[in-house]
Amino acid sequence: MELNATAKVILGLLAARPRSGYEIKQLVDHSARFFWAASYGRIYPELKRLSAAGLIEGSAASHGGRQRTVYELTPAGRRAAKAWISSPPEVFEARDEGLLQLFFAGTLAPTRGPEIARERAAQARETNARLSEIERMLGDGGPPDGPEASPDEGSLTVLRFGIEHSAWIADWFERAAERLEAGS
Amino acid sequence: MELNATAKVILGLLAARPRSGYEIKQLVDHSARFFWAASYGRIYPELKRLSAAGLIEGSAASHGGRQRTVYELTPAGRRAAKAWISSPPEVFEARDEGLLQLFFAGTLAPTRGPEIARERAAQARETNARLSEIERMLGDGGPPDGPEASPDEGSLTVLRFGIEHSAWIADWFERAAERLEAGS
DNA sequence: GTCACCATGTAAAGAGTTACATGATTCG
DNA sequence: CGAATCATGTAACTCTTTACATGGTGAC
Repeated sequence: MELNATAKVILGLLAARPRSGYEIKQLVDHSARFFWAASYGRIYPELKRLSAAGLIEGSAASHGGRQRTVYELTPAGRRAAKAWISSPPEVFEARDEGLLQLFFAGTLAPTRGPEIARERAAQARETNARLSEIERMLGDGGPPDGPEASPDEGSLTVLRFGIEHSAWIADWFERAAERLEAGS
Repeated sequence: MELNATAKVILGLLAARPRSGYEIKQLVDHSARFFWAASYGRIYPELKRLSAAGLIEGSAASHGGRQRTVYELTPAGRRAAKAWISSPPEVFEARDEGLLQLFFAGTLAPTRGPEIARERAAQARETNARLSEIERMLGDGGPPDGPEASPDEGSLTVLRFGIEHSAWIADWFERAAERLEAGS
């Protein structure tokens, strides 16, 4: 079975422990958003598809009258997840409107260059603050709550990458803004 | 008129001078690929749509029996392009399968971590080499050919960003691979 | 009681890629 | 003459977002 983008993130998240579709969405939004995204419109249909394919299995976990289905990996699902993680990465896409604007600024609006660079720097500082906050929370008193346990080495590496990367980006664009202003 | 992703890159490229759909595709592939992509399946329909909306205008520029349509911005198109470039950037998307694998490596295949990091480092070195080559060509004897003229400040800034960024990425992941190996 | 959040899902529309189809030109 | 490249375009398909629809729970 061919795994699509959404399937990969679902299998990966379920490898740690069973989760609901809603929870998957929250996790992606709060932790992987800076390098991966997923929407409800894909998560729920994909959960059904993976379930039909026998890679995951859902069980009712309603809380009172509030319906809830928690999915977990089947043995086949775990095998598929391991196979995926061991395969060479294929997808790498970036769409950065700020860079595109900067790319064209010269011919269309030369004075806009420094502004775009400053906006990108500010954006990177925000990302940095958000990720640093997550790291801080992990540091003092361990993970905030629940059976999440302490994050593994891989997640920590990615988190640190996000932090150092955003700091570098903020720095670079701040300097670029100065250079562009001096040049004009 | 709402500009979609493909429309933005088309208007931006046509701002410098008139071009054909084929040429737009080549330019994106060779210069903006690391932060923006476009396919024929979107470029040609979008050229028609922009033409129908009066933002660009095509004229036959066949060379012998080989058909060719060259598009250029109309005044309305130039206004739309300027308006876009002056607006705050909205789109920022990244889909990085390698990072996703690294994120999950801890729970699924701990020994895979250093490998992924090394693959990412190698990938970044390749990007760096490709972009450095472009910079080198611009340096000696000016731009290689044609009426492209020397690149403006914006394009140069983006090119330098690509070069320094890929160097930083290569470095970071090389060190991450070492850390991950030492830790296990 | 109302607001924020938990929770699931579908429909519609658009974005985007890939593969295919077609044909001309240029260079070796 | 054959291969690479120039050049345009469509069809099928998948991916993805957005908006909508529905209803429960918990805190203030």
